[in-house]
Amino acid sequence: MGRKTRMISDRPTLADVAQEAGVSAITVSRTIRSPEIVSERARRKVEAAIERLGYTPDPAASALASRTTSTIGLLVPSLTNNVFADVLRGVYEGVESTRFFVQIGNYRYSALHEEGLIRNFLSQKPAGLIVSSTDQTPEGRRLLETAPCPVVQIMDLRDGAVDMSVGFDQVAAVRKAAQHLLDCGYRRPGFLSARMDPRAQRRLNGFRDFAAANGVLGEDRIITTPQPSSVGMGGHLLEQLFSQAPDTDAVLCNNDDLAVGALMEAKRRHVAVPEQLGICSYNDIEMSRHMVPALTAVATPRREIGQRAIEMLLAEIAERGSVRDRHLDLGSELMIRESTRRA
Amino acid sequence: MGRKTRMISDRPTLADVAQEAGVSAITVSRTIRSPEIVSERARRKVEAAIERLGYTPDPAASALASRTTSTIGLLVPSLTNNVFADVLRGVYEGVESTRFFVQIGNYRYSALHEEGLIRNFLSQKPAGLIVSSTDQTPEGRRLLETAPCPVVQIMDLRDGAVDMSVGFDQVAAVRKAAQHLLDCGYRRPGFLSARMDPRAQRRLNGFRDFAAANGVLGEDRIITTPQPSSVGMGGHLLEQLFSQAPDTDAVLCNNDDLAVGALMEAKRRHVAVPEQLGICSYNDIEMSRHMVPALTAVATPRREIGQRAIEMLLAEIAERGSVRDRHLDLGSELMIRESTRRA
DNA sequence: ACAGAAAATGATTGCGCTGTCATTTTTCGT
DNA sequence: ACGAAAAATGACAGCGCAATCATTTTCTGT
Repeated sequence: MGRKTRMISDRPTLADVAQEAGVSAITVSRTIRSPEIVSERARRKVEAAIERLGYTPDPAASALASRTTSTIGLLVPSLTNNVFADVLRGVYEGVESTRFFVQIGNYRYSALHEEGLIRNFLSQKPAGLIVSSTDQTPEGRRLLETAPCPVVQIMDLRDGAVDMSVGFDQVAAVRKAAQHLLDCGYRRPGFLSARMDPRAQRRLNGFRDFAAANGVLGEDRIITTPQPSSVGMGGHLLEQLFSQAPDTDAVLCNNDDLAVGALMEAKRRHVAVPEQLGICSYNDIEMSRHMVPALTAVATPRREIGQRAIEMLLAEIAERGSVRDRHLDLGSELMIRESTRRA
Repeated sequence: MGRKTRMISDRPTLADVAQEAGVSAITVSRTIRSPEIVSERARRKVEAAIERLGYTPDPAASALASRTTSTIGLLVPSLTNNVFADVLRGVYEGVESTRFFVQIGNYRYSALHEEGLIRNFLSQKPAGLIVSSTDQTPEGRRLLETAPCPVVQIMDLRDGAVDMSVGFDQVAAVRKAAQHLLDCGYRRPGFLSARMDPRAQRRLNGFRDFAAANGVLGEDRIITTPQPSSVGMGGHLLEQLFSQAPDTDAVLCNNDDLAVGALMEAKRRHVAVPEQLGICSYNDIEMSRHMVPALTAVATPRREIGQRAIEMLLAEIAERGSVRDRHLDLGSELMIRESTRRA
């Protein structure tokens, strides 16, 4: 329905502002998007008109006309997992005070769901995309490869990244933790892991290889479950570990929830930590260092990953191909605390 | 630039599908949006054409033409806070298998930032909006009141909700917890709170009123900080509490992070819980019940809030005015565990 | 003061879709 | 088998903005 007369309730448009300011619509558009190419005089008139009318641009119209948006898509496998909460914080800090805003997609550890989200996000013509793994479906990967916007893959660092990547060597991090247990004199280390997504699986494999190479591998000390990770699950897994391998003297947990749960279960069983059981955690979220005893952990650079990812993305959006180092290894750091410190 | 010949790389449009299927564009549009009003024959042709061309609708064009989107905005004050992670989960479960998708905005406990996000979200013509408080700025509130879409305010339950609301009585919940401490025989209860956003402030006030009414109020046992809540902060606050009121015999923590931190600090100080110090937590996230000793807590219905909020919103989007009970009180439940159970 | 370059501004058109209303086809009762 | 009602389909225009290219204004050096 073509409506010549504008109803009062309608939001003002560019044209309204233009008329109010006595300039053309395109000048208003330019005043908003690149004020530096508009004369001082026009800019002031337009800004005043925008103020008077309470004008807000319509992102849909802008997206349609320009074929792009100010949206940055961020795909994470979980919102409950504190690991990604930290990544998010890093990302948010980086978009702050830019014209971009972040849209989060939660694919709940389902690659298929992730593929759907990639398709959905791309249909919205985002300015850029951050994805939390390198484990896309083949079709998901193809979509990323042919995406018309820059893409950053975070967390892992693996061959054949689609465009850019920021992360650290997860296997090296696990190895570092396992080595530490050996250094502390533990000889029968176990491994606890939940969820068993591809990344968890790779870490487990890293542990297996390391343990085997050092002659301390015991398959009955490796306890996993496909269920989600939680503090309660950490307790259950430790329980299972002790029932099938009572001689276990240390345990490497695939994340902090499990480690805290294991610590509590040890306490309930009156198993002394670190004397009878060493506990080493992975990620090192805030709570771990405040446990009693404080948990030794491999700290992963989650927040920095978020920061660097958004940094690279924004640079690449500003000018395609401008980012030199397209693959950043941020490393990991072993935080030695009481839970493995035995006399 | 009008381009008559379509470049290969371009995404197919409705018109392309229409031509491929031998129908008009509007029929394709209808096949996608309301297949029931299209004939079996046409629908099949269109679906085949969509499949062949790999067509994906352009949401920007759709938004522009129809003046609405399938986006549901969800404003939360924090993504780190597990409380909102649970709410999110409830919401996500509800939009699953609908045509809607959730866009999250994080205003980091800043009402001003929240106002900006409300404005930004509204400019995108969302189908509905969920906001996590009743503490908007006056302008933020005005925006919500005049929003052209349904709005649900969650968590709190207060007079003068803008449109719909789901939550529980936070003050009643605090009172329940405080009453429990008295019932257990604790007579000098303290209160620990961080962040001190308006909601935390109201809970503190609730505690004050209750304690005063029961003759157990001690202002020096109320320890707060404007800094964010964390496990470490729980330890610090307890430390401060003991230094300025050593006779404190119980502590009500404004959330689980603080409670866990307080528990650990008590352990470090060799203060026996629950004998010398009772600890009661607020919210009851998963980890609390697995601590040693397990933490007594007022469980808040976070996930259910998310579920009910999205339920109401979707019903209201489907048909304005169709929701009967526009203000739901989901209550709270005291979970009594070891941290307050003394002989 | 003037030509030429640079800066500022504007007219036009189309992005891809859906609302509206008109037209065609099908269905149904008698 | 016929007309009326209902169902299905289509033509057209416009949503609000930005890309393009043309035009006007301002600035520069001599």
